[in-house]
Amino acid sequence: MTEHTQTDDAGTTPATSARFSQARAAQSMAVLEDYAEMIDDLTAEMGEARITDIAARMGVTHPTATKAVARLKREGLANSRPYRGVFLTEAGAALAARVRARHRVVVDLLVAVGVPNETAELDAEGLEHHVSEVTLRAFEAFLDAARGGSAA
Amino acid sequence: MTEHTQTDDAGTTPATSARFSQARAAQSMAVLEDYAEMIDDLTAEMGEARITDIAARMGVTHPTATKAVARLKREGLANSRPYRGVFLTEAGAALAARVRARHRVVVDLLVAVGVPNETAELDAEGLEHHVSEVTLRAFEAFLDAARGGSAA
DNA sequence: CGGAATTTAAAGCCTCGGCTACACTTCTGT
DNA sequence: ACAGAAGTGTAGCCGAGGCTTTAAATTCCG
Repeated sequence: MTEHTQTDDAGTTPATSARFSQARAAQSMAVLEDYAEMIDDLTAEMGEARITDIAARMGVTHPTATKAVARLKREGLANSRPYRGVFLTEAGAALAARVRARHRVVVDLLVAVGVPNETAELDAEGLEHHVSEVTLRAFEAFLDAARGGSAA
Repeated sequence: MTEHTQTDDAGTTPATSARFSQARAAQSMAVLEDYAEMIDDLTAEMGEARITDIAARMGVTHPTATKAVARLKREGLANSRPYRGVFLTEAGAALAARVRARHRVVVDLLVAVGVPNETAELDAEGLEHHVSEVTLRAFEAFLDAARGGSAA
């Protein structure tokens, strides 16, 4: 059944390793995405995102959150003033919006196929970062069809 | 100390750190799962899993593969003799089997909701590690219903 | 205004998962 | 049988992402 290892030679790079590489890269982006979305949330809710709040919500310590924000800034996704909270750049806000939309779609899809709500929320947190554009659109189409086709 | 953010996580509170912690933990397990499955594949195909082959398939260098195997051994999932191949323990083989089965289900689910086959395979590689037991069973049930309900 | 509390930053340490470089063992071909 | 090739192991480095501790800065309140 498992036909994903068709190359038995020891030199070329089969599609196999490429897949793992891609998964690795996606995982590398995951944390940034989470932080961006979190900052967006906090900004919307409280007017600004403070390191302390970010850390609390992410379940990490302040220094860890600071480091993450530093990376965000390095990537041009956010900027911050000394004691004045963290703000997303245009790019960061766009990323957050994309992440949030994707998250919702993933949760909806999970629920649509019968996953309990809480589980869907929980799993989506890990899943969403690995959902490609193509898959995301497929999810949307499926949800659309399910709602429009048989719904009520 | 400051308990101001985790007052109610039942429904509307946007973020509970537990979710992220879980996602982080799952991610930590992902590599081990991939290696276990890979070793299982290689053992089945070639009689033994050699470091070089593992490395080649995973798309990493041998030292990296060696490190991963060391971790596998530490976790009681594999064992190896100095210049011999790597073998999975009972636990490791069980893990590999579980991972493979889950991969299959995830791919099938993706395809069932309209994701193109190749994309499904690609995305599943990243997704599968974050699919909880509950979600996995929901997937199976959905697939079962879809097959039983509309096909032979 | 001045001190306490809060918040941020900085430094040091850990694990994990990559890498290169180099050493050593095993295998193999002449 | 031995030398070289191939494979394996080890050491050391890096970046990411965690942590704790310590220090500094800011804000707030008496």
